Amino acid sequence: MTLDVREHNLDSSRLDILRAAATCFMERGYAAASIDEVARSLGATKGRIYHHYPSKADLFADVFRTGMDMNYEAIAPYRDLAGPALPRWRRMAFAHVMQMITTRAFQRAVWIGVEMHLRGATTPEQRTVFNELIAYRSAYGDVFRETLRQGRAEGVFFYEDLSITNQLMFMTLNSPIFWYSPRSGETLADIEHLATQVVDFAEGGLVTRKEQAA
Amino acid sequence: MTLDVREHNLDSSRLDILRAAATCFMERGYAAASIDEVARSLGATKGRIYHHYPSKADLFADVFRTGMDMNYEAIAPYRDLAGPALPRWRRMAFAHVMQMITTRAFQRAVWIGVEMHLRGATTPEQRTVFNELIAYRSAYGDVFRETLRQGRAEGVFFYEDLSITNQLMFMTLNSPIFWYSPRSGETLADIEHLATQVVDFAEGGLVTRKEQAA
DNA sequence: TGATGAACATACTACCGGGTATGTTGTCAA
DNA sequence: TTGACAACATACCCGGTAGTATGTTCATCA
Repeated sequence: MTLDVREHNLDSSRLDILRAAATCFMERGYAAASIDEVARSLGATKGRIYHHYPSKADLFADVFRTGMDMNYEAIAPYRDLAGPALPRWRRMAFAHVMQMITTRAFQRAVWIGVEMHLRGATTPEQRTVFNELIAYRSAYGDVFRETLRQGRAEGVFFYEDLSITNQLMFMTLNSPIFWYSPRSGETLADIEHLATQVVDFAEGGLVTRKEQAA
Repeated sequence: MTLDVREHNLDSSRLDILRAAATCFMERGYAAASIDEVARSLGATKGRIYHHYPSKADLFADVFRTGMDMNYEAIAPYRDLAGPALPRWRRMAFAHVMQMITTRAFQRAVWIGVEMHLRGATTPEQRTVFNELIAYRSAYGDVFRETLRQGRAEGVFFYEDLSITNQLMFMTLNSPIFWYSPRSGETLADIEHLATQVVDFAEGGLVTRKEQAA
């Protein structure tokens, strides 16, 4: 319950549990996913999971945290690029979408976590851990948010409300976690092509000058 | 279990149940929402709900269906407008977004239902009812889809893959069901202003010509 | 080599929630 | 007036699941 954001000891057994848990949470949702099922998918039993995690909520939190770690890592090469906002945004957005596709299960869990937080579907004990996670994810959103702000200042992005626009942009970039499903014989190029279409759509939403008239 | 899509007898008692159920499903999700809680929020008990619905799944199905009914009704005045695709699309999209905001609980339930179907989180008995509902919602999506196709033929919309674009567009238009929350003192004009920003973003995603080069 | 603890499995408890069976009350028609 | 039925409430059953308590195995180290 007091796992620090930065200190994971990701031995391979824990990693296996995390992957299995992410998949279960993705397929069933938080409430419907059972610890027994996660264990079964590993060919193990509850004992293994409760040996590593004190509760279901803590397991879920670790999946969430790991998913966010992956996202930070994905945009790390681009977030501090100097220069105009648009090319930096494109690189970050593309990396983000690729992450959504390639680590879908974890990203879905992140989504579920955010939803639970927004709905207040957390017990007081979970609140502390959850608030930390939400802040972690919030800071990630702010990286994009700042780029949006810069882009507007440069006159390449057009929008009224920064918060709403950031929401809309993330909705688009995150959307593959819902509708993407891997096809047999799919190459990396295929996935990148997909991601490009997603980024293009989002970019269009940002760069288009809107008329003032109703 | 064999409620026809078109034949509702929406007496007021059932309507109250539907509204309460929609709210609970929105706040907790399908699995975590309990019949007891729905009843409690009505100042009643399970007996009332099971008198009207044979199962939780059937109750949920009716919420889903009612939500979709509202959507069809919302775009009805515009869907058969003659003329260019863009203005028709804007009217439909705006009406759709307004629906997402004003009937949020029902629309959230629809989303949950679609998600459950995509994940295959349905028992064989539910399948029949669910397939019908998904088809109902699919036909609704096709109304927009057809407009997107026409818009591309007219040279005002630019995109590669119709299915993906339709997904991205709906993701944007539906997004208020996640991040919108009513503010005190909010007027209809405020909500319409919000909806306009959402539609603008989506329109930008559709009308922007994308470069061929990688 | 014996002891210790990590890494699990097994067995069990407590509780919650879907569903059912049955009781109760008001209404309306004959 | 009564009886029949709709519209619930009450009481109960039962399967599933989070969490716990305890047993077991294996490696490591003094």
